Amino acid sequence: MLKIVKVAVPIALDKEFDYICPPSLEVKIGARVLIDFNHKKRVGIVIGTSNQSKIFKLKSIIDVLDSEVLLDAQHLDFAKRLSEIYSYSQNEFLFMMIPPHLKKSKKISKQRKINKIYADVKRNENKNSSCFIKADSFLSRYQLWRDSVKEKLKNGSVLICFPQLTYLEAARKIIENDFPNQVKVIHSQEKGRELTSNWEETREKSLILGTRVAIFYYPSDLNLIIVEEENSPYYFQEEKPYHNLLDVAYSLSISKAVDLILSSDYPSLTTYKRIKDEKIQLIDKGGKGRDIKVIHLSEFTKNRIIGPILIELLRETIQNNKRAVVLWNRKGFARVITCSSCSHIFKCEHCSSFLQSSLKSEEATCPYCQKNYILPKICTKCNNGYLKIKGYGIQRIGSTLKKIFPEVKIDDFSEFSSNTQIVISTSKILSYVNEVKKFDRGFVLDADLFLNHLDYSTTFNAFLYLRKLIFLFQESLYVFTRHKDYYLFKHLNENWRSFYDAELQFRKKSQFPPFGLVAKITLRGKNEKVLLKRVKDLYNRIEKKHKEVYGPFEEKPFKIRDKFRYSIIVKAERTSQSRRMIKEEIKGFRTSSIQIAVNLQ
DNA sequence: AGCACGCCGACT
DNA sequence: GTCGGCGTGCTC
Repeated sequence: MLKIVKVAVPIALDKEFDYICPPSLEVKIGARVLIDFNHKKRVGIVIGTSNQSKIFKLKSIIDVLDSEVLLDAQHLDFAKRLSEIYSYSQNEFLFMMIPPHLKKSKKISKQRKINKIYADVKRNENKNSSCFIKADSFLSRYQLWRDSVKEKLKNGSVLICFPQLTYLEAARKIIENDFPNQVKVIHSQEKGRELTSNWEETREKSLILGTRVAIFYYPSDLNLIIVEEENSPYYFQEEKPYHNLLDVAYSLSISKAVDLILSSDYPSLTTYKRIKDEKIQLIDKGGKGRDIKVIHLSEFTKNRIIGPILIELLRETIQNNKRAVVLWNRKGFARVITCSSCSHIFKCEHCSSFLQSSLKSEEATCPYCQKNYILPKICTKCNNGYLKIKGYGIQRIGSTLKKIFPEVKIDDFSEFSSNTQIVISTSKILSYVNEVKKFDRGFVLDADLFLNHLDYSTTFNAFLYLRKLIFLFQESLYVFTRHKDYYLFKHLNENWRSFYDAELQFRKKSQFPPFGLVAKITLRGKNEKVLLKRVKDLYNRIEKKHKEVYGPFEEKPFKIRDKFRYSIIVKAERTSQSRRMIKEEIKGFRTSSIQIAVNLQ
């Protein structure tokens, strides 16, 4: 009797391919095989066996690459489950679970007995428990979950996720004190071979610290998942395959019946809803937090970023020998370079973006493709006007403040020192919380940039941003706004749950996540006309069956590296049918000149 | 996804 | 003429 194996190949197809396994070879489900696929040698993963096939002309496997399995049956099942949540195939998720290095036909150095552990895991029919630990600092949260780590490590592995590598490294020093020689790290900036050897070392009884990617590399004996700073925007992958670590971790904890600890200063909105639905237990050890001072800008000062109130507050801060941070979330010097005579705006050749000047005014850069340009002295369009700049980046804020306070030491965040009196920074300052000595006062100049009604999540993000910022300052945080009555500012200094309840109410009323499902489908291509026709076709196709479709919209920026981008947005019920519908509609819509991506939220 | 094949419009 | 960009179909 013939032995047939079903092989997953790393392509965006929900389909497996049958191959003959010659009697001389022995292969297990979850091991890699070398196959001839479409006249090319490729690495596949065996996901099933059979003794018959519907296909007549079957090829044989060239070689078996692993004598023990890399992924167990639960891994295969979880990849399948993810393919139902997101618009990507089981195959694509399976190949995210093994280090990229193993997609090449390298045989694995050490063989591990994952099968034996798997037998134990399968027996585990316990219900898992999930909790959210709310406390102000990493250290206080760590003390609350440290004992769980110790306990769960006795008979399995523990995975702790961090939003960024800098955060992970800072936490590692603390954790290593309590768990000497036990900590292993997995992150995406590691090179191929290193990642593979770390991956191999974390297959059993490991304490794994990882960034976003590590969730896919979980071992078979995983016993506890911890997501540190669970509300961080870094947990959302902004490119294909779009996913959110929080969703993945939550699904994994259920699928594998392991405990989940979410840990942060404030919960994400999805987590808060689960707390209210009693799916997640809330452990609230957070302090009230100091009040944020909201300063209303009058009509008179409206168009000035650096107005009299700010100047007066800064003057007072310096006089009292205190240190301040001025926060403005735009990089570079100026935002726009324009001609004084014909108002021509200088744009990148390959992107539909304005060029940004650095401090050296004869040079400019495209913020998207990083191409450098040497600017002419006189406008090349009208041969008449000279060039001038508009808009503020942090460098220009800094240079303006230096003119007002010539005797004060003012620096960019990238180069400040201990005697800097005023630091100008973007929100990036939050990534370095653990390294920064605290400042006295903070001034947020651009809070209104967050209050964009087109994007349903900006208000919530602004809340998290401001509440996080206050931990950096000994004394006070000032926020300048033109919309003091906006609900964000009304709830900013009350009990945190009052803002969360208001936000949930808004999301429920408009059926935004975490209530409804929002899908953004983006098409990319070099030919603008063909692309537009294509995106309109897709719009009509979905619109026929489904009423809530919006677009097509030009993405901002419209063109990057010579490729144009259009999006359509579908709002639907938060059900698996909706997810399936979207997946079905875009199926086969890809062509060789137009790429398609789906972002489900 | 990547690749071969075949169509069609631009242009030395 | 023919070169290259783009749609179509296929992969066990």
